[in-house]
Amino acid sequence: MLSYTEENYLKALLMLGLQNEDKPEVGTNDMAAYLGVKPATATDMLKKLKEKDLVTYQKYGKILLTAIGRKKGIAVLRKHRLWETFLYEKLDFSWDEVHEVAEQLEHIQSEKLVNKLEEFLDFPEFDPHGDPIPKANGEIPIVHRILLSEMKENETCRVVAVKDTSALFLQYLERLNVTIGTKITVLEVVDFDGSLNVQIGNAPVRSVSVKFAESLFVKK
Amino acid sequence: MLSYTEENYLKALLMLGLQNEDKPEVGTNDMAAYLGVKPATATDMLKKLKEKDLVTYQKYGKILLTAIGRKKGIAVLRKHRLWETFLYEKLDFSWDEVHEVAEQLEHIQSEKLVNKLEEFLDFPEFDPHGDPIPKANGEIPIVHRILLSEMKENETCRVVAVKDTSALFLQYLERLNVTIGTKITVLEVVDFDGSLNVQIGNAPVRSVSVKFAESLFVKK
DNA sequence: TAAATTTGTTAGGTTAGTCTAACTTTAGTA
DNA sequence: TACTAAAGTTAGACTAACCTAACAAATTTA
Repeated sequence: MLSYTEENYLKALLMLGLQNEDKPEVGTNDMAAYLGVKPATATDMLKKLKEKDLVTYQKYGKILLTAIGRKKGIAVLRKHRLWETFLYEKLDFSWDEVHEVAEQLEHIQSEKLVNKLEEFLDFPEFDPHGDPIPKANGEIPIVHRILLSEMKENETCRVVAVKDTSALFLQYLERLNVTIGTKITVLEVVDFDGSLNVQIGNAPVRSVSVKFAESLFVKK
Repeated sequence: MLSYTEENYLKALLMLGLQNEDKPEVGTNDMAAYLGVKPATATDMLKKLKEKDLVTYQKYGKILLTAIGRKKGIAVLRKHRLWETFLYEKLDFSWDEVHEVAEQLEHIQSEKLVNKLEEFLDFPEFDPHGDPIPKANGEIPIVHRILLSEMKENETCRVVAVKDTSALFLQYLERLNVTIGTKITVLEVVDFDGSLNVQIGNAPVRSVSVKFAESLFVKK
């Protein structure tokens, strides 16, 4: 059985690994930063995880999850996203409130609970932020998606997920009436600063920053 | 903010205190036994809780929750019972499965979560075992109830709660088709061993042991 | 390629929560 | 009331997860 903390390290490694899909290797500092601990602490834990065959790594090298480690990490991520969905759909939590509570709920140990929860939610495919929910068998549905910033002029897309899940960004999206599924048309890409003139739904045309465009996942 | 462990100690003190309603004082050993730790460990924690003004006690004396300690304990109990209700009602858990998972869920920190959960469950008054769910303000509905063993011959009652919540007992009840609300008529009290001849619902008359009768709460 | 910077590790220390073994106090009983 | 048993405490030790400060390796850059 893994401790609360060990689970967090595995999830962190999984998440960081998923971010650069080509190479899922992760560095000590990144991991420490992600978890809000000091690098020295991360090193300690790494040794422990290696001992338990959950990661492979050697001194001064990169970290990689083993098959078992990955599976455990995915299980935590699955719970996290299912709970987020529950909070959003059933308990009326807002977009930006779900994460914090799900961080706690993801560590509840009960196979039955997570599977029943999934059933109760009617086997959702995506969490409230548009991220895919891993299946019970550990499969993570692959979602074909690009950043809004990668769109060309005069292309239209739909929002499928948020990359930045900070409350600040999510609240901003809410103000702009952007949710998962919202239609966005890119009318102009401004060379000067990379900002985009876009039409969001039926609202008047407006400009959004590069930072904004790099924080939203869309699908053509 | 209280730790997971501190919360458990407060809940234990509350529960043990509620058991002898006249005197809610608790001893170190009882508390330790309840929590599955050694008395020495309990003593250590007690000092800490006293330091934080959550309990009053002095060396070799009895332990009593302060108003604050009681309030915190009740908050944990409230969460526990609401989660049990959720698992039972929404996720199809059985009587004897809810406790273990609720032991974990009761420590999730989020005011909003517990209140929304309560609303989602439509403000239940009792948990699946028939125990009252504390209100958000800390009030615990007082339930007028007696043990089945206290009934006289030819009296009829309804089951309102179980005293013993062990899986063994709950599964036995299930086999006898006893749930909250089941009608029981005491036909005879056998002097020899205190066993009762009872009619449970419409089933044929049968005998139940003292131990059984002392494990069920009923209401005339 | 050598120096400087970044990245990662080691050593030693802290805190919370647990334990065992030995001891002290209180309560029950002869 | 004195003794014994039960209840409770203390001292000292352990583990997990964290820290800081000092050091070592790897990478970047001049």
